[in-house]
Amino acid sequence: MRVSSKAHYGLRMMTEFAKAYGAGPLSIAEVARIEHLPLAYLEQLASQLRRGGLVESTRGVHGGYALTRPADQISVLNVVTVIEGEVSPVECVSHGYVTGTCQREGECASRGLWMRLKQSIDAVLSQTTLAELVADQSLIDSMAPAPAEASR
Amino acid sequence: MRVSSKAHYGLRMMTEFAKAYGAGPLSIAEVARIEHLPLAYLEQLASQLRRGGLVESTRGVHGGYALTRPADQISVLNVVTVIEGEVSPVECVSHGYVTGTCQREGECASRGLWMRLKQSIDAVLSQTTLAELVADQSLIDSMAPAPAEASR
DNA sequence: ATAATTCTGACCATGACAGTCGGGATTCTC
DNA sequence: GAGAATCCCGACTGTCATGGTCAGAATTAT
Repeated sequence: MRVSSKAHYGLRMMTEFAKAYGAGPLSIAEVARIEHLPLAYLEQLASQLRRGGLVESTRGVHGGYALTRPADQISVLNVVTVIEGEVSPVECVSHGYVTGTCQREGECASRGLWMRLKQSIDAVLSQTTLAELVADQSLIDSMAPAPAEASR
Repeated sequence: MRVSSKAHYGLRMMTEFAKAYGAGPLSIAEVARIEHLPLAYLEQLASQLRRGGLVESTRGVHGGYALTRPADQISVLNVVTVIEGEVSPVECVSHGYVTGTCQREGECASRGLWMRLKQSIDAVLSQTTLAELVADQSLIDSMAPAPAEASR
């Protein structure tokens, strides 16, 4: 029951795009520098995010990526779904599940449990938007500008 | 974000033990027959469940496994944890996490999110007990004893 | 032209997952 | 005591996802 670091990286990248929203595209080279993540890997993730419709790209010298819509309209669930696929604890509760694929379907007592679990996860992830993550970050930054002298 | 079928198998095995609770040990051969799961694989899982303290074993001819406590005192979270380890979307919110391991800790805005997610998952899984799963199953069975002639 | 960028596909190493196998230890039954 | 049923354990294996790297092509600003 864990989120891949792939998705985690993707989310970090998206928060950088969110911070830069409105100020032109942000290159993944910048993201890699700020977040200390491998550039070549981010390239792949950025492509996925673009194909998923969350960002749009500009090529060439001052190119980069930018969110396709404001940060408060992109949830963490959106990001995770694009990168990891649908959140689903077991196959039989996922969206594209074909009824009858699992022959134990009729007598399966745990399916209700898994559906509750999925709903619960979806709820948490869809309630949080990139805008909130950015806001939280700013708050943290303003509270502790210099970690070594916290009580200043 | 998914539960391994390993954990799923483990849970199915545990519900069988729950059904047999109080009537002597149940062999994994029986479990394999009832649930249509590979016997050799179940052996491994059963060992893990025993080491995790959820079941106790009896060797020899009429041996098998039995829950160490009543089914209403074993949650799904107990089972999943024993088999998959602690439920934790990212390392930095797990129980044994050593403060400072993640150098981005201070400035990490998403940690709060992951903690909420973990709590949400834990809540769902710990609220459901094996006893409830068994009860749900009985309900299902009583409603549809013969699928081909449902209205009898 | 050249430098900065995105875009794409191929490649790779590692580990988890799902499962098998062989054989040993224990205990009941006859 | 022999045999059968059962748990116990470690080793092995094939497949797949993860977490990357790399080389080069396409595009665009300067």
